[in-house]
Amino acid sequence: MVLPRSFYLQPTLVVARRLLGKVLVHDGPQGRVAGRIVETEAYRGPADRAAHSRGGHRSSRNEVMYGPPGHAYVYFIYGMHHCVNVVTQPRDVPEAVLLRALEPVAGTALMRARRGLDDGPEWRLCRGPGALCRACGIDRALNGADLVRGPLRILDAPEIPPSAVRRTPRIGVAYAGPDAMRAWRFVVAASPAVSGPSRSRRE
DNA sequence: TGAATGATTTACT
DNA sequence: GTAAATCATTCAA
Repeated sequence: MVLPRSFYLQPTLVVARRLLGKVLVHDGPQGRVAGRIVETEAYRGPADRAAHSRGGHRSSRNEVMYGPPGHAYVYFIYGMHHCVNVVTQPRDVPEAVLLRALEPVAGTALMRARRGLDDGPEWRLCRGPGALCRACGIDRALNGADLVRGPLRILDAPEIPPSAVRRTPRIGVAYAGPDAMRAWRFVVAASPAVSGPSRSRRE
């Protein structure tokens, strides 16, 4: 079952937490790929100095964040990568959740072809926001796509138990200062697919 | 008009 | 550990 639009009207931190375990599906021209979400980050509107909507800034790039909930915000970064977000909150409230990692569950052959990884473990295919988009064939053509009706959807799945979830500061936003370093990143602790420093180094 | 930089990944020392 | 790849967006002038 596809997650209903009301799911995306919950507080953004709640959406980020509850997206763990859900399944992202993309039906593209080359076939279907799907993965279980194991890492997310919340980005919270004008007051969040790490968000593209900081200061209430509005542009052609982040316009989708100001639109209705349950749509995809896809942007291009570092001259070579795409990142995909889920827009939360009603129209004109620019908040979103960045999808950072998936565990592949379908279409792994297509993911390998797109990533150019003929061998190696599956959990590497969608590890990190740029890698995830590459493997799933997500680019700016999907910016603004409706996650409830379109070719890119998120399916419901059982909740991850609290004991399996970790909260950490977000990755790559130190430039935005201490306020941006609150624990707005959510990960399934046991998953090998989560990005960032290895568990052995973290613990 | 021009310069700086980023919600990254990968390879290399 | 550091660096290169590579460009849309942003900000200063």
